[in-house]
Amino acid sequence: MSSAATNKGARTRELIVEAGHELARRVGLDGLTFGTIAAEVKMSKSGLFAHFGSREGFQLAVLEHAINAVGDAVFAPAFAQPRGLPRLSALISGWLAFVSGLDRGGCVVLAAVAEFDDKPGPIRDALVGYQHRLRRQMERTIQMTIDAGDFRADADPAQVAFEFYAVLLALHHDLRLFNDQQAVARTAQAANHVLQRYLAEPRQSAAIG
Amino acid sequence: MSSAATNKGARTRELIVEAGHELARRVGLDGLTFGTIAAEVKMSKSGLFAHFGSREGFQLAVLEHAINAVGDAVFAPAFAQPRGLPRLSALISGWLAFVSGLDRGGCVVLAAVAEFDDKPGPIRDALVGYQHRLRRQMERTIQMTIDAGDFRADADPAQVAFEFYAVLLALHHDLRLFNDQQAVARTAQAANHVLQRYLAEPRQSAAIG
DNA sequence: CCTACCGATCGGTAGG
DNA sequence: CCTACCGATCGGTAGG
Repeated sequence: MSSAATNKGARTRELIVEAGHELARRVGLDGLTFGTIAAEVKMSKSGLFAHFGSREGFQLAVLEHAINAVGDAVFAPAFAQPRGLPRLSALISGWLAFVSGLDRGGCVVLAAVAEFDDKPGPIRDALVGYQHRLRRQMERTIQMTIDAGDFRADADPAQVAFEFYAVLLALHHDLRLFNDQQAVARTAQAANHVLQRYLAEPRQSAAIG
Repeated sequence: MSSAATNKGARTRELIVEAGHELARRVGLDGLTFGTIAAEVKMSKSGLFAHFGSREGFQLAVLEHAINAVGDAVFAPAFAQPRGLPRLSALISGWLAFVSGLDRGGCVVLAAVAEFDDKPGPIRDALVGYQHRLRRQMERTIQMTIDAGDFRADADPAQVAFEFYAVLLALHHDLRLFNDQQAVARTAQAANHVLQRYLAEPRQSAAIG
């Protein structure tokens, strides 16, 4: 019975976090207030305090949820691919598809970076930690592509990761601001340009699309 | 005397806008409130309403000021260079230096894009308009580089502009979030990679640094 | 450009 | 999880 109560509480909490994630996609992590969320999930504000302790605690929970969404949609499928070029191009393709498929708002994590890059505190710390891990994971994937002989031996994984990340960032920018679907094709082409530059044996067919 | 009064009012207005720009660099355009600005410039809130009519009017004035700052620091010097590769590399170099030199906060325009990309209204409209003009100006500069014979004839100006813009976006991201000065060198290298790809006659020396 | 105010909403707490 | 609050701050207005 204690377990049932715990499960119910956990389920309610998850519903609140999901509603917060949806709202944050439109108003940003810093635009979340207990007032709006309370109306959304038909609870009192103080009920939310009972779950999260503070607004910042709620924002951290929503951020973690947003981070997991990217992991589930992009990184998990890519890491099911064999090491080397297959995994790397799956990662970039999957990420491109994820950003392209966002509707009713953008990526909460990317938006939060812009919101919190000048606001010291736990949320900024969480973002810095996550983005560092993400970049390191890209770099490891790229190193494996070098080790597999698919990429040139003199490629710098940090440089390559930066160049891929840049392209994805620009895709999100153009898609959100211009609502321009051409950005998807441009991103695929730009990503293939990066790929071509580092391939040990340049090939004709595009690997990312 | 009417002119003196107008000048004084205009000067005061400019001081308020500059204070707003400085504050927006740290809290974002949407983080501006009349309360904080009033304390900063030692005026009453209602004094600010007299100048700008509404908070949104104030935000638009600050945004225009931030846009002009980029124009003065980056575009004006670049357009003093001769058409073709000199102008294009001056544009990218100057932009890179501008973003690298931002302290006490980031670029208000870039931050505002993330804040307002999902908030319809005059501020978003102003941002979309500006970013469209900026991209078109890049595209014209690239087209001139093609016409001058410096870039390959089959280069697509919109694609090239997208790839350069992506790199600058990633520089801002890494500098603000990681405070990692290595990002400057990585950006220069990434920009040179883009350049190399489109040069009619690839050369050894880097044009952007 | 000011004082003096408005209703609404903010994050958070007391006590249950 | 609730009702009933708190002080602070929000954007904005009246009237000068």
